[in-house]
Amino acid sequence: MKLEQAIQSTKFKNQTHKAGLNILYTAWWLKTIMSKELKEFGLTHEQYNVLRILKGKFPDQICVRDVACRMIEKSSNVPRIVDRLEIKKLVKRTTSNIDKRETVITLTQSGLVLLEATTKKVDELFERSMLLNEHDATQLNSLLEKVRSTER
Amino acid sequence: MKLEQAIQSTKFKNQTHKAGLNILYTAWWLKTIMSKELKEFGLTHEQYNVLRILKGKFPDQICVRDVACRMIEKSSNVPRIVDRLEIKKLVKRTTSNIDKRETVITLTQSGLVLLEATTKKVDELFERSMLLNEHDATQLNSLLEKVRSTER
DNA sequence: CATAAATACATGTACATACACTTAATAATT
DNA sequence: AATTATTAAGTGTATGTACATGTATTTATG
Repeated sequence: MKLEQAIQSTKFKNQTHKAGLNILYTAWWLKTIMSKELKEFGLTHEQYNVLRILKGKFPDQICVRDVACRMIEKSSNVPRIVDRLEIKKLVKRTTSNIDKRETVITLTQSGLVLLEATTKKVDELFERSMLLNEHDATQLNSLLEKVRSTER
Repeated sequence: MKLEQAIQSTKFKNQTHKAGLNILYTAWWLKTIMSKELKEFGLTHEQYNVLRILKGKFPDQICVRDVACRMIEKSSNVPRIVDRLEIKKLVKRTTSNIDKRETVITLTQSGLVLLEATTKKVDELFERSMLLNEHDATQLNSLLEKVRSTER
């Protein structure tokens, strides 16, 4: 679906303005199809993101701050997301011995199992939903970096 | 900033997978800088979006359903966003005469004035933040449409 | 060494999303 | 025409964002 059709507007100041809206819309679209898949596993997009980050360090522990700075959405409230993962017994939370201010988090066995099943499905979803060849994808990545070139 | 740096990961399955994360991260970045600007005017991203849609039809009225289907994020809860705009007296809400199920919304005079000042600032922000030339922007738009080509 | 500054996490609040459900009004069907 | 189905908006709930504030712990400084 064309952006014009999706948001029922054709009034863009220029191609750059349109690209801004297009990025926002495409991100919403991506999140939506992912969330639909994740729902089957009782996970939200953000909970999945946290679990993936923990997996990246497994079986090492990782503190809340380090999870936060790896999140895609930097303003995520990690303690609260971890609350929900803890209730579902997918992660374990303990106070660090080295620095008692820190809370360190690890995947539980069931968290690991769930994550692996979920990741498989999500990866398959990506495969069949985003039909980009490697060349186009590389170019897209380079253009997105250019969009953010003013990032401080 | 490179994506790898932003989310402190270099493990992407392929360029397409990276593109997915890149779109999500870039959308978050865009929303963040926009929200910072909008805050000066006491508006959220979504409230601004609704006001823009109303402006597009001004001085005609537009019903909640029509606003909703023009939103970038389709799952937006428009009645609730309109609640907040109404409290701030930026919009007026009345029941339609033609179809009493419908609520029609219009910009108030102060809503119009605020929107015009805000739009000017937001457009300037886009100008100085997204340094893409028209050619790159056009290509980016075409690649994003390609990303969503499986959209039903 | 005692105090101030900084850090890590938790928590509170307003707003938003995602989605289910309710209610009122209109359209469709028998 | 009466009943049923559909539609539009509003409302409830769990979760998340964005941001401010609180609290305990560690680091820095006089």
